[in-house]
Amino acid sequence: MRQTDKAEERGRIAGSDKGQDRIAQILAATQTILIRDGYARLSLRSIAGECGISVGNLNYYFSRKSELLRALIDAVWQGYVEEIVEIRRGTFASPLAELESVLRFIFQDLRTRDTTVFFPELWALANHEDYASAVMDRLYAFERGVFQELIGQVRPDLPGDDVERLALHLSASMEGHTLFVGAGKPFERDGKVEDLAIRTYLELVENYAPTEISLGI
Amino acid sequence: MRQTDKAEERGRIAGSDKGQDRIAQILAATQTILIRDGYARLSLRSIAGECGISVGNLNYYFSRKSELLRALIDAVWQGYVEEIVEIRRGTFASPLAELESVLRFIFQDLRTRDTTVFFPELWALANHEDYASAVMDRLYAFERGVFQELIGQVRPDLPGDDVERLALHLSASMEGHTLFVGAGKPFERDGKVEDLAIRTYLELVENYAPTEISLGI
DNA sequence: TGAGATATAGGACATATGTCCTATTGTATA
DNA sequence: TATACAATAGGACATATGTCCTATATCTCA
Repeated sequence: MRQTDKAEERGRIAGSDKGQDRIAQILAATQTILIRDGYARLSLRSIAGECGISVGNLNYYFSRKSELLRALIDAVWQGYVEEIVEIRRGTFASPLAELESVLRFIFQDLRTRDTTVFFPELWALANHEDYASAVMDRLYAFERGVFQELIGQVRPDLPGDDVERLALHLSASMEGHTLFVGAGKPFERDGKVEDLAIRTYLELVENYAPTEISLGI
Repeated sequence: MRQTDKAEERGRIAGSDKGQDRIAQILAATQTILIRDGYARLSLRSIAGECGISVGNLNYYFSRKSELLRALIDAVWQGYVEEIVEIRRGTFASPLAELESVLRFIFQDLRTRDTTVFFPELWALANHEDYASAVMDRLYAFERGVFQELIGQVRPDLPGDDVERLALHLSASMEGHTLFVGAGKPFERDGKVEDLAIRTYLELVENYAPTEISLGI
């Protein structure tokens, strides 16, 4: 095997179960600190401290901080995709009902404290870190793909361009709510904003008129 | 005068025009670095270098990095508010037309490179910096206030709660598009996403039914 | 049980950073 | 012009950080 030939490319080793657990613990600790204290306070020492291990040991698993970041981003993206795939395993009365379920899941997710705080950090990271940017792109491309598939089923009459645009709008609009209805925000209230948003999305998908109808301007 | 009695509260001094110019230059440089290199690389030395001054001199105007951040955030928030106020100085055929103008301005703004990159940084900052959080709250409260006023004029029949919810939804939904249609994103294309979004918002405001009408679930 | 792989600790080191202090230059006004 | 204030440079300093190295400890399995 000799995974360690090139120290630079070695990354995590994790030969044993113990190592795998450590890696999971390190990633969880990294996420905890990122959410609790922010990127500015995310140091190898703070991560090691959160895990109760030494910096040297942390360095054994992730020889570069950037590797750790990558692994964390990968884990988040994988988890997100898996959850949506899981949702879609259910049976639904109609494509529209399935779309609503997916939308509700995403809304529910972005109201958790983890997502409310973590995703803005990722967006900022993606501004200047190529890897974060690439993964965010992939994540939202996946989300849009799901929307496109379902919108296409609800509206087989629509041209592909319109379906794509609708999917992008839904994705963007949903994501924006992270900043306002997330955990700790004063607008969670009774979930009526969520209802309003999702109702609007579903009606848009059902009634969207493909041609550019003048608004009477 | 003796503004310098308490060094801790002194902050910027800016007695003369020269000082005011310097402060403006420092804030611009800070914003430039934040946008170009990200928060992680925003140091007093990098800012001083961007301005072509010494760290000691920078320290003369802002004795704490946090003060500098505050001043920058204040400047951004003021600029944003002033621009919207300016837009509303125009004359409009109807409240709906005015709403459309404001929405189009915001959309146009979030497609500039500055906003596309800078605002996600601010959102992340607001996660862990109280002052950034407070200013963001104020900024979006102002935006919602404008929306509420205009929506109330378009739809005098709606209860206040519904107007508030609509305004929040519009604000959140618009903001989310920053991540997707902003500068450098592959979705700017022909501005059709913007048209779709704004058309959707306007139709929502016009046709929103206050009571919870079942979707036939 | 013993050898080889895995895991862990502790510290060294160069570098970066925020803050502070002092000395010097520039400027406006009395 | 003299004087007080404003602006600037340069460096000191303690601390924090990423990375690297070496010495042990722990585990696995032949």
